[in-house]
Amino acid sequence: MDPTIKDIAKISGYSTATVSRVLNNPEKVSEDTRKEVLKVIEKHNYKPNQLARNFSHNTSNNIALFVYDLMNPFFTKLAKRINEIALKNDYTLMICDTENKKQRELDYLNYVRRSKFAGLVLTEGGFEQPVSQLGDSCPIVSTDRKIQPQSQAPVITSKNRSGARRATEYLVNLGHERIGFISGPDGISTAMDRKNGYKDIVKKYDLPVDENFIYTGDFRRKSGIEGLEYFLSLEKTPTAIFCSNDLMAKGLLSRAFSLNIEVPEDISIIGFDGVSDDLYFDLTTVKQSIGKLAEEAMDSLFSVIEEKKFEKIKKIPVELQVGETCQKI
Amino acid sequence: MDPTIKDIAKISGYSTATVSRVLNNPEKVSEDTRKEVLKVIEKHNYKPNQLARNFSHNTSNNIALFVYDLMNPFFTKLAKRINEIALKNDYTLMICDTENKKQRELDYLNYVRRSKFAGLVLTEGGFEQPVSQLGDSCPIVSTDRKIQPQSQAPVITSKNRSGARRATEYLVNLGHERIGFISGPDGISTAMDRKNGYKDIVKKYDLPVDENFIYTGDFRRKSGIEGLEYFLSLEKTPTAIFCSNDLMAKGLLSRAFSLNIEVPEDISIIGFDGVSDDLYFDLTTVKQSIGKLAEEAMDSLFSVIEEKKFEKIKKIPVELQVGETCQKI
DNA sequence: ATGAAAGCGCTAACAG
DNA sequence: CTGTTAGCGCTTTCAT
Repeated sequence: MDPTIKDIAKISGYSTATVSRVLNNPEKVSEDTRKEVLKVIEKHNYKPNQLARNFSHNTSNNIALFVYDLMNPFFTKLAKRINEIALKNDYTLMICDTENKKQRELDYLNYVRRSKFAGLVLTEGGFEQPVSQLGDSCPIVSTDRKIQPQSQAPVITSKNRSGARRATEYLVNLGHERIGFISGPDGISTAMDRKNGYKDIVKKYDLPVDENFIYTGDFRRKSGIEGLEYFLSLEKTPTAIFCSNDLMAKGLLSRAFSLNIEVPEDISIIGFDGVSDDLYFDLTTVKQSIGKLAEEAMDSLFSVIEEKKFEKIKKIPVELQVGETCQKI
Repeated sequence: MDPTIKDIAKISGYSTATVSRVLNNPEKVSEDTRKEVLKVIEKHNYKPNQLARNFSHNTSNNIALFVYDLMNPFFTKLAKRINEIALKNDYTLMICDTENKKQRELDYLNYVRRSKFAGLVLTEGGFEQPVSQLGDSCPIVSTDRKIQPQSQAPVITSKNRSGARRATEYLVNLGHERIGFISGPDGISTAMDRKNGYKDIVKKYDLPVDENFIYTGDFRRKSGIEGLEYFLSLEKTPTAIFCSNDLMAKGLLSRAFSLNIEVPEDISIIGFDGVSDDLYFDLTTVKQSIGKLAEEAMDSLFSVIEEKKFEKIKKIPVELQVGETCQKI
């Protein structure tokens, strides 16, 4: 049986309050006492019961991260980075993989509430209302997901729209005019932002494309495959395709490969995210700084937790990473 | 402020004990009472405080999963599947990404202990002793990781050795003799098992290879790249390479691609895991059943938690998945 | 079937 | 600087 604080108190001859102070406010205890108590703690390998601590404080030291697909390397990387930061700050991270299931999300939100999580990091996802159910019972920060406007939670987001503009314009500068776009799902703000960035450039240069040049996918690999097939079925096929995330670009590339379509000779491809280091050739893509995103998000979250002030919205720059999947036309 | 059980008791006119029973042992409460209490609970949107509950029980409903690299899709998939099972059984999962850092592992173990986790699922990892530090304070099940022999914890593992034999023999049957092997790190039992399976076949057919045909990697992508480069530097290069996991196979394939080495025309490649669905061509590989692994692991864990009996060791079959990266010679 | 009350381990307000 | 003590919200034993 693990020793409790009472045991340590009894053995060391001090009160539980003193033992507690040794652990939490060592400066309030005399040097000698501290040493004595610590010796007893060591000797009996005493570890404070975290459950009791949490209960006593009525908050846990847990932070939740909501993602809708942990298999997406963007989220995996984000999770890893956020976990690191959480640990460094004596928090612990629970990854809540909603798998885009509303019930799952609700269950998790409930759990976060009932377990008095210290904080919650949202990422883009399909559902809006559920979060509001949390009320203000838990500090929230949102990365990429625009939550309801009246919410006071800070939002950290990459410059999706300007990144998409940059990518599209890059293709234009290479001489492309018939540029296809594979979008993420409607209703997800990053998807919309990127689509709008694309449209901005279409308009700016008055490109000869219409709505048929936009294929709406779901940010998964398979959408890239289907997207390519769709574009190939058009009468006038595009000379370049901008995939609004890397996963779809990967799907598309693999399909192109199996169809013996050469990239970039036959068609130029550009992605978004910058998480695909496992490709056979360098994907040209718009790279998000996941590290920066994570840091700023956690920074903001800690500010909310500690009730310090914070910026309502932070935009993280993105950068065009030129690979080998686009060429002049 | 969230209502507590006391509030509900007061409002409904019953005692806290009754309210508690309504929630936890409804059968011990009369129908009428139950309905009344439930109505009050509904009305005030009462959610039992999980921290108090945990504290009262002196266990949390958390299960920990230790992995050393969440970016490895094998672990990501395993984590997803285990998470699902945990949730279905009213547990919650915390993924502990040790990143192969000893201190990280120690910290997590400590946390698991202090927080009275309901259970712990281990996967292969570099360190042995740390776990023992837990003592018997928490039910453990191990997938793939052989923990110290005196441990009573159940071990769930794929048939690594016979899978590796199968793969190697497959290459032999295709006419290959100079078969290279890229191993995982020494000290990891799955890596050793696979290596031994390879060696079994080398011996069985008396293949003309020596220790130089074994390159020791670390299960990461980069090892595959380096492995290929190593083998190409040999005087007599192999006609086939068996990579002991898919990630390394992917690395190798991408390097081959950029070196204009044709697979399988120039060299046959086979992997292990069966998690690479995002390749440009089908990797021939030994497929582990991650679903089965997860299910059996959780099954065993629940048995330990509930102090039911369990099998000490379960071996999960693997299956050769023939793709397009091997050919007759 | 229901209630009273003790107790889980720790923290923190208060007193000295 | 240190001790006493009251609670945190829920579960559970023991009465009734």
